[in-house]
Amino acid sequence: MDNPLSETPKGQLSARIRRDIEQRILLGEWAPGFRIPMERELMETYGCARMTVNKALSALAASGLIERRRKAGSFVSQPLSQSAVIEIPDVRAEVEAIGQAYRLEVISRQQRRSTRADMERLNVQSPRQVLAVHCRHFAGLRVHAFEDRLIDLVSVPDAAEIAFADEPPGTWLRGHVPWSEAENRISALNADASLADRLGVKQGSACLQVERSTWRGKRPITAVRMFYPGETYRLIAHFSPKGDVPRREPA
Amino acid sequence: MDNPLSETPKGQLSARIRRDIEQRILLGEWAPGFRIPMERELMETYGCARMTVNKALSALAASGLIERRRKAGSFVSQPLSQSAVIEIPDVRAEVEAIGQAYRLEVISRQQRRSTRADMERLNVQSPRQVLAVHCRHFAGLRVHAFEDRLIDLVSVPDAAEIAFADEPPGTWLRGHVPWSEAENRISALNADASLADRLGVKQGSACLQVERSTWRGKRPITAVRMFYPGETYRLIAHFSPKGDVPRREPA
DNA sequence: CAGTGGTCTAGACCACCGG
DNA sequence: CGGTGGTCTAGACCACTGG
Repeated sequence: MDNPLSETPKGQLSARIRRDIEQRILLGEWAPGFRIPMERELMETYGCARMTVNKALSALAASGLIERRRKAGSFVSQPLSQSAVIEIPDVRAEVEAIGQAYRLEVISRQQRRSTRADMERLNVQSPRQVLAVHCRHFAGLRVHAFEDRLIDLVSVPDAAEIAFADEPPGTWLRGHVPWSEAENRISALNADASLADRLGVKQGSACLQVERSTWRGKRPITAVRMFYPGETYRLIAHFSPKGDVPRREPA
Repeated sequence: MDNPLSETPKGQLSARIRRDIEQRILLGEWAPGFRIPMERELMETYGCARMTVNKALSALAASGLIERRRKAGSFVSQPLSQSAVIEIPDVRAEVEAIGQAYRLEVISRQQRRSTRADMERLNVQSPRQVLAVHCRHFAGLRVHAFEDRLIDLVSVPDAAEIAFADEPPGTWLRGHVPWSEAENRISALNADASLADRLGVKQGSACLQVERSTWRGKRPITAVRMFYPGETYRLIAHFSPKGDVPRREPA
């Protein structure tokens, strides 16, 4: 059968088309940069009207998974895209936005079989190879953040080859791995001796901790703990109800 | 002219219809609970096809501003709705979700002409009447959060009559005032003597501070500072790229 | 300049659910 | 049961832009 949709239709046609294409992208069949068949082809593939295909593709474009250009066609996004700039800030951009020179210092980088603690952080049951990276992000001479990251090498095998000498792990991941879900957990804590030393602050001073887990479908990609000196750092999120993108009024 | 859209069309028709309806709601012409004209009426009002109206209304429903029910019609949402439960948590629900008894204690409540500091917090230029509320949220016997809130009585005149004896200000506002934009600023700080006393923690212990400003259009509604004991509180946000609502896979 | 997406139309059928 | 929204169709014209 030509039609790649499941034989027992459930739900809206446009939603099923969307899921079908989404799966091809998330499972890697259609890699970043791949040119998606155009609407007039897909409408034959799925045997439906062009508006129906358009609805599916428009939704995918709105969610950032694909990018569309007239005349050129529709392309699978490079994972970086503009996705969720608010929720997952780029550390380097963050530092440079405040006019400071960015510098990355990798403290340690270790590939290992996951410990019990690692598996808990990644929320997985089975042992696997993981990459643990500790690094510091500098804004000028000041420490902007300390990062404690764990990468699932099953989901991201390419990471094993990356030294992260120049590009921060978070930036590299955003540029190479598409993600579908993430979770931030934010808390405050008093810096212990070790953390105080790493951040260059006094022991006991308040720090902001952002723990973030990222998944592609059900597979974990990475779990990271970012520590910021609390006095200076502010996590800012601008938003509208139900995830609306704030719209600018035409002048 | 019957057509309520601006005479010089700019942008997509469906988007202009959406903005037109959105304005009626945000400016209060169509109050919460109001039944919006049905699609077949609106399509005559705006002189366009039903699909075009449907696109506008679907977008409004997706953003939570209206609710739609077959046979019944489309209604302006009660502001509470499900809007942005992640970004603007309800304190009482938060406490009860962890199985604790919720209690609200209003420390002070003062209506006054805005001070210079008030105007800065609300980000307005002109003086106005404001309501300043300090209160504590208890989870059982423990202080869950200390709240320092400022309400713009120009935008929310009804608030002047509310004692907040039982319902927290944030909950009341969510249930009575529609908002279109908000911003969270998150940081960590060491509790000074005053804050430590209010939160029932040791002086110097790390606390999480969430500053939030809320607007309806360009008018400020409220500015609030919430302080949480950092060791226990965690602000959790689950999200997908570009504001997608996380979808559940059909089993 | 022609291929592609963006949008709209006029109509249709259906599912749902309130009266 | 019938009114309402939900969705899809088959087609059209247009705007943009890449080749």
